[in-house]
Formats: sequence, structure tokens, C-alpha cells
Amino acid sequence: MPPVSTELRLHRRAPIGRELYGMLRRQILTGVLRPGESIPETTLAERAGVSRTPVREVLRRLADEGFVTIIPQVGTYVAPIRLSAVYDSQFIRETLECRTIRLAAENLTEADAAVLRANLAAQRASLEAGESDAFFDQDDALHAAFVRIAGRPAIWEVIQGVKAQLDRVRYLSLQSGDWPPMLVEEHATLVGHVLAGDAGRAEAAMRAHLRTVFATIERLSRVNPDFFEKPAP
Amino acid sequence: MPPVSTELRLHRRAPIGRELYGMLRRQILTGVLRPGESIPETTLAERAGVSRTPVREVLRRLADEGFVTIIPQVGTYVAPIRLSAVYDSQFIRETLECRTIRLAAENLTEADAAVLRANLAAQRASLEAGESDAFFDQDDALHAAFVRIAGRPAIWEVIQGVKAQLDRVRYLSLQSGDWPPMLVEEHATLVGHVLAGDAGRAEAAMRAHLRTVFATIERLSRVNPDFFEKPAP
DNA sequence: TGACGCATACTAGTATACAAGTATTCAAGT
DNA sequence: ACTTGAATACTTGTATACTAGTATGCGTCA
Repeated sequence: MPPVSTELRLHRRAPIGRELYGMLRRQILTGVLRPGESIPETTLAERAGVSRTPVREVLRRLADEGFVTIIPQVGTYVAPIRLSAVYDSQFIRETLECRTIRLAAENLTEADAAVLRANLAAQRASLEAGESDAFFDQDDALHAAFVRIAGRPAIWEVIQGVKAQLDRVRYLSLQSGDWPPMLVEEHATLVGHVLAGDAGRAEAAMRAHLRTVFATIERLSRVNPDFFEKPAP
Repeated sequence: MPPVSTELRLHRRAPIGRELYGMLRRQILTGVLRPGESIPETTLAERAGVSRTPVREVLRRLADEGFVTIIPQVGTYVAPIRLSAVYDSQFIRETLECRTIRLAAENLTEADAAVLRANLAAQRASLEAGESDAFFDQDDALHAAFVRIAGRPAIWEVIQGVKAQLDRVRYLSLQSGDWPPMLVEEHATLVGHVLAGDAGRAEAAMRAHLRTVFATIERLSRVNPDFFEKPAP
């Protein structure tokens, strides 16, 4: 019989090798593991000090998310960045976030406003200190905040899953260029419109903001061709 | 070394117990497996004549999709329909499909038009013959066609993944009510606006069409309370 | 009669062993 | 020099054995 939902799930036991999942995902995201690189189950298993079984489950999930490619009886490889997937991710993210920021501008409360201002301040601090990793997280947190304020917190999970490929590009960008200052200004614009309750301008600014990736994709795919999938013959 | 992409992937071997995945997914979707029902790995394994290993991978994926709930050391159960997940799915689907049908209306070619008309005819035939399963598939096919015509074929995969919870409600509806005739008319309206190239009306009609589920959700959650998650205390 | 404690059965998590397929290497033959 | 073939190493797929935690049932005790 399924457990009653009145339980207070007190430490219902640690999940599993969830750490391994996070580690691999991050290493692929940041480019530590490069596309095309071979990552055999056995190697990962002994490196993590566990057996192949949990490693397999992690790899299956990463394969579902498009981070790795599993070829039966051949091997497991870090998946290349597929430009078509990047464009599709951008489309979905833009569609969803343009609608949610509109709702956010209409549903804003005073507490929400404080959160947005605090996030913006934190971004400026990270930028000042040159902590790009922290900035990366704060960027995500701001976008997540908009979705939450819109009253659809669960949507952020979907967006995060979809923008996986986008994040790989984003990391390449952070390493090779210095556009964070521009991003902070755009974030400030977004927050400003939301605080003003101007849904129309907030949506327009979000659309423009999310489309800045287009400018970098083309350049990055030339600078790091080995990170991207070879175009069809 | 990763294989070259010039290969013609001649029957690169059957995937695996992918059949089991489809079977379980369908049985949960159609209500053959009822929410709360216990589905131990061992039972599924011996029923399918395989070992626990592939069964586990299937269950992990179903858990990621929200179809089953795995409680460590306790059991695996068919997940209840979460109303909040249904509403979130509806929001995402509406947001994406309203934008794509707008694009479809603008990008329509003559070949696309023929596909839409043929699908509509097939729906009417299925309705006449009372084949609700075929109608179910044709419904999906029409929506997929809009997405494809919009030039974003891959988006349909995401929509399908998101609307998993919606489909469970949809199946309950098909069994307990007779609203297919109304749906066919709505589909005809959608197709009509797209054929006319009227993006505005097509989007409005799509929004109204997708929101028809709201009318049934409330009723269904009362008629089949055992299919839905108990609200928080 | 009720509550408590313990033994038992059952579950998923993990590790390991085995099977099946692929890529690579190298040697033999043309 | 090149092709071809088989042997070998290596990979993932699958099955099985074992571990650890949970729920259940029964017996005991107050």
C-alpha cells in the first residue's frame, strides 16, 4: 500500500549517487569533459568508487537530456552541441519566459520586489569581484524568480531541462568573452520594467535579452568547432 | 573514437526492453494500471521474462516523467495524477502551441494544407466509426502537424513530454464522456483559420481549444477521486 | 483489550558475473 | 604496398547474488 501523505518524510534516506550526476553534468556543461570524449562506464565507476549499476542510471539520464551519447556495445561519449537543439531550446525558453515575465509584472508583490533588487545587487557584486560562477548562478536565480513570481514555480524545472544545451553555449561564452557587464544591464532593465508593472516592455526586454545568445553562437561555433556537431553532409 | 557520422546506421541493433517502456506507459496512461497500484520490479521482470536490470531503467525513466513513484526500500507505485502538474502542463502546452500555430498560419504551404485536410477527414471517419483510439492518435497528429508546419518539428517532442499528465486526464475523459464531436469541430476551426492564414484567430481558437480540458478536470477529479493525488492537509 | 516488541517477508539499492557485439591490431596473403 | 582475415581487447547489455532498509504480522506483556 502506498504510504500516507501525512508523513513528514524525515530523512527518507539519501537518494543515491546523485552526486555523480551533478558532477558529470557540470563537467560537461563547463567543458571540462569535451564533446567526443569517451567516458566508459567502468572508468567512471572505479573513479567514483562505486559499481557500474548506479553509473549506468546516471548516464541514461544524461543521455535523455542530450548530454551524452550511448552507442550499444561501442561506448559512451560526451555529446556534441547540436546547433538545432540550441535554437529549439532558445525558441522554447523565449516563448515560456516572455509569457511568464508578463505575468510576473502583473502579479508582483512588495516581497517579490525586494528579492529582485537583492538579486540585482548580488549580480553587481559578483561582476565586480569577477566571480563568473556566482554570476552564472545568480543569472539563473533571477530568471527563476520571475517564473516563481508569475505563479508557475514548477515551470522553471521544465525551462531548466530545455535550456541544457543553451547553458553549454553560455559557459563557452563566459570563458571566451566579457559580455557579463552587458547582461547585468539587461537584467536591470528587466527588473525595472517588472517593478514598474509594465508587462509589455518587460516582455520585449526579455525577448531581446534572450536573443543575445544568437550573436555569440555563430562566433563560438567557429572558434570552437570541435564542440559542435558536424553539419549533415 | 566516436563513430563518423557518414555511417548509414544500418539496423544498429534493437534498443532494448523499449517495448516494456511503451507498454507500461500506455497502461498507466489508459488507466489499466491504476494510481497507487504497486508494481514491484521483480513482478514486472518475471512478467516480461527479463531481469530486474532493464526493468529498473524503464521505471527510472517513468519516474522522471512523473508516471511512477519510487520509494527506496519500500516499493514502486503508479503515481497519482497531480492536479498542479496538470495545470502546469496545460500552461506550457498552451503557451507553446499558441505561438507555433501562429507561425504555422504564416508559413503554410500547399502540401501542408493537404495534410491538414486529410487529417481532418480521418478524424471524422474515426468519430463515425467510434474508434476512439484512432481518434486519440489523429488528435495528436494534427497538433504535431501544426508544430511541424511552424518549422519547429523538434518542439513536438517537448510538448509530448510535458503533456503526459494531461493525457491521463484525456483518457479518463474519452472513457467517461462523449465530447469527441465537439473536439472535431474545434479542430476544423483551427484548420480553417490556418488555411486562411489568419494567425490571430488561429491562436485564439487554439487557446480556447486547449482550455476545454479545464471543464472536464474538475468533474473527473470528483468522479474518479482515487486517480488523483490527495490535496495537502 | 490494548500497546508494544520482535521476527519475518518483501522491497529497492548495489555489486558482481556473464553474454553479445564492436573496434582495433597485426599478420598473412595477394 | 595493399587488402583481407582472424584474434584480441574493450564496450555496453543483461542476469544474478547480495545488502540494507521498510512494512507487516504475530506473540507477549501490561
